[in-house]
Amino acid sequence: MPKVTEQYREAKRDQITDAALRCFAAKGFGASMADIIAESGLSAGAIYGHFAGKAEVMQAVAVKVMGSRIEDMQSLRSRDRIPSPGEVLTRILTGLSDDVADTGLLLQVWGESVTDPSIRELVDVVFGELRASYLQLFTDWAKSERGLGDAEALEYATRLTSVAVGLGQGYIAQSALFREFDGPAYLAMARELLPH
Amino acid sequence: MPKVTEQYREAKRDQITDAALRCFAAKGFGASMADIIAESGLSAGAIYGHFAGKAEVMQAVAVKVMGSRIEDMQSLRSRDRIPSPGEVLTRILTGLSDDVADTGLLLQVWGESVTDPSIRELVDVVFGELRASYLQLFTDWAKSERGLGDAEALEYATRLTSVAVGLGQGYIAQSALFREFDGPAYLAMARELLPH
DNA sequence: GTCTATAGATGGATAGAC
DNA sequence: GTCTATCCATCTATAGAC
Repeated sequence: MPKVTEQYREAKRDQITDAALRCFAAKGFGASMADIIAESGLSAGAIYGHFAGKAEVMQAVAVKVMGSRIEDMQSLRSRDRIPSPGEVLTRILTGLSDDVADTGLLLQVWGESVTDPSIRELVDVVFGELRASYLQLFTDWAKSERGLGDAEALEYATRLTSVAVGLGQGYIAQSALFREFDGPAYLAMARELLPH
Repeated sequence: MPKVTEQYREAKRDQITDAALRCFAAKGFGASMADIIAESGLSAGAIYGHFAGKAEVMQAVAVKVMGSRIEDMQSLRSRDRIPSPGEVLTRILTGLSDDVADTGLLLQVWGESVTDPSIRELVDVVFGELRASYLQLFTDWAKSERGLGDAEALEYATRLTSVAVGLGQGYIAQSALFREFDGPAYLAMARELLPH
């Protein structure tokens, strides 16, 4: 199994998922394999050589769309200063807005996860990561900035996490659903409400 | 156009949309007309006698799912005492939890609205109503409980509305996506953060 | 590995009897 | 209005040449 071939496979899968992502963004997950074939400039045979079927393509796209969020989180964890909850939320959602094209697709992924077990599993993993990251950051902050003990800090951070995640989900929903959504204003108000 | 016939049509459409709702909840909007036909106990001909096609059935289901939220809002507006923002949110989401089966479908409706213009329009209308109701309640509250002037109260309520709507969307997303979601804890923390 | 062509299955919608 | 039977379009996936 030569190394060049491995890289090639990776690149080819990327080319296909990129095309699929554009199709899904435009037509939803109902987009056909023919759409993806046309958009990718490849052929049916080429695609089925790299993916077992449409379901696998959908999952790969969902991984790509939600995976970037995990990277954002990890970069936040490895910082020197301890950010406040408001700062954490701002950082995450600002990073999200940079590849803003994603928000509609994120909503579609959530919706699809309700009935598709493999997508559901993926969403579970991503939100699990997200919650864990929030929890750790908030716990650290509660201890160092509020002087809480370990147990109290964890308890407080737990309660805060679900609401912070919810504020993020609300931001994503509104930036996808409301044409005139004012992201910065939302973030400013959220920071005002969150402890800072 | 006799009155009985009108009622009959209404009842028949209800019977069909109820069956469709169960199908969509189980299989998503990808559920086939055959599924809906089987679930409703009717036949293809009967259904196409009441709906122009699958798109119209989908829209009718979406109206039903999101329409209940509007009723909740209106009942809140016609109260004697002015509720605080935290109370408003609690009331809305508690009412939502009562027909809790909806939350997954709501997520599907949002996702579908990204690519389906007719669903999108419906979502716009419902959230428009929702935002307007929040805005009015919050403005009244800011004036009477915080002593703000008309302009300031409106400005404050506007900023608060988008975040409150976001908290609600987060609640809906999490109750659909997280198996172990603790709704009451979420609401308690949200109320703690919102002005009260 | 990739192409073209097509098989095989499914789904939305309609026709015509009752 | 409702039923059964069916047409026709569309879609996923594969077969076989290169």
